[in-house]
Amino acid sequence: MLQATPDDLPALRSEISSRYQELSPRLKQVASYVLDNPNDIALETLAVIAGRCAVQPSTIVRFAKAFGYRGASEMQRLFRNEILASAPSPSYSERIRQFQGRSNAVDWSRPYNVMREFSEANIIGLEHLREAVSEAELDRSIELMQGADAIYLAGVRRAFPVAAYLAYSLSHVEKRAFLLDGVAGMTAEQSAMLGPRDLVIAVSFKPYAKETLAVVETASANGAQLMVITDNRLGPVAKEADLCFEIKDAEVRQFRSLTASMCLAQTLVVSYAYKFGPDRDRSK
Amino acid sequence: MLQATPDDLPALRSEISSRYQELSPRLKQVASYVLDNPNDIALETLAVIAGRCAVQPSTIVRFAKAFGYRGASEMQRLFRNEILASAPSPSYSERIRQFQGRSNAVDWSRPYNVMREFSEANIIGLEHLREAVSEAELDRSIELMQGADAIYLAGVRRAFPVAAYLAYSLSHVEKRAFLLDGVAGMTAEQSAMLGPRDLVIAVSFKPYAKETLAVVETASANGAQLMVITDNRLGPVAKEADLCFEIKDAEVRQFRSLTASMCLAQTLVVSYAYKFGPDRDRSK
DNA sequence: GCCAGTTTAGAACAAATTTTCCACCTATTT
DNA sequence: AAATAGGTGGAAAATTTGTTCTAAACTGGC
Repeated sequence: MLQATPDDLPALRSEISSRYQELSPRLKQVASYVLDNPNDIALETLAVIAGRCAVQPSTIVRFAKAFGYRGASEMQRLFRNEILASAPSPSYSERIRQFQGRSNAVDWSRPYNVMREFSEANIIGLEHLREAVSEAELDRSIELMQGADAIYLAGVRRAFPVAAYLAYSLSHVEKRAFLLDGVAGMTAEQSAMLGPRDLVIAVSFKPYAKETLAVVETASANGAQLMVITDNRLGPVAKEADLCFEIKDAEVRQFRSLTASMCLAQTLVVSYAYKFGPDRDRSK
Repeated sequence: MLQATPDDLPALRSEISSRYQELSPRLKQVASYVLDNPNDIALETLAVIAGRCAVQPSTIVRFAKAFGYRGASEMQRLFRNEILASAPSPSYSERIRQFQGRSNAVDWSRPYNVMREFSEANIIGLEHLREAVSEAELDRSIELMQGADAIYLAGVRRAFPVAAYLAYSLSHVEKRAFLLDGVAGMTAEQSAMLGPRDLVIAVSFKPYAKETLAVVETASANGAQLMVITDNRLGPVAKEADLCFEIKDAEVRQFRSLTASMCLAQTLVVSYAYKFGPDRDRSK
């Protein structure tokens, strides 16, 4: 046994993950329970844990030994220490004093706080999405998609993930979809072939990229249908659009997010798939 | 004994406080230790607790009995339950299941309903994200990013938008970032040049794409640092990872979303930018 | 300074939990 | 098809842990 036995919980977790494949079926069972329910391991007795993952107590011991411990108890100590370390157990008097309102000055040097802020902002953004997008617009968008021979996706920089997601998932519901990705500088050639039976979905946010703008103009000149996902109805890309979704994505201190746009994209694909897709419960 | 024996921790706390004065010296000693170190009571053995407050084990038992319990173990159960209740978060799967129950009654032929469902599911997913990602993992991820000469992003199919977003936005905070995009089938050549001073961030969800798996294996073989964003710690890509984020993205009727992963990506970039980026002069 | 009532320390005991062991099963190999 | 190796379930053994008990110490009143 070359590997030193893990002596803290993160180490054990990664050790379990990396050796998971080579474990026996019962040990795999224990492994995933251990990773998912650390608190149970810390607090409950072996018999209880064993019951919860439908295994004999001896199997837990075997599991612990497989990772180099002398017994299950020694492994449990790791989980207990983790709890002791994570909750600094403030004294009772302190705990009472803790009823102070949470300060709104968040310390951004702690990544965890950044994540809390973003998830919060994104939640608000998603709630807003429901009000900002009308049922009529959505219905129309599905019609447009359905009526098109093929759908071309345009979006660069920040908007690129949305366009890429649309291209990928539309293909997966068996809609002909092509990402105008600009590889080898072919965008002009690709968009020159757009016709009235094609739909272009352009995704563009401020500052509006000239590449996307060029596609929009070509599409419009050629009489192709044009759907736009943007952050401002009055922006340059929205002007020629047959249908325009105005999405105000979450923004925290100048960092704009994409969750609302992605959610809309998902909605478009799934709604299309449900109405016109090949079969209604297959997508990856 | 008129007073009913407290059956939750807050009740016990106030009971201890109010009867503190009438307790014997040794029991006072125990009382204050119990109030100040709830975690110890929950996790440690009676002998250890006794040692910590310089008392005999039997005294702890007498203390428990003084408050109406049948023994010290019964009192410990209160403290253990408190821990289980405060840090559960196994409820995600249950919430999702509840949500799906509601969701099945919805008429999916109306796109507007689809959007409502997705935004709702994504909100639940974002709430879960906060519980599922630990501060230590985030801190470590920023370290890894900071320590790398360059960051390479791997992710195809559904995971591609996340990888693309990371590549784009990392470049914008002036971190050398390259998307292993497989254009012209160069992925093998590109990843062969990875070295120990490089960081690979691989994004991969079930069913794990072999392209990403190949990058992961090459990176691992070459000694490059490896950070993984995936949906299962026990999946194939997580095995070799130096750091693994396990993200359970929202899923509605088999359509999986990306919002939580995107939110994490955003967090990584912004946290990095705040700590090490080009303009660190933001207030707060 | 001595006595009744309480409280306490420590050991003895009892219960519980963990660990070991062995027979049986399953899959793989020859 | 038989043999072997590894994995598994279950029960017995060993250990740890919780509880009880008793003698001793302490307290306050006389």
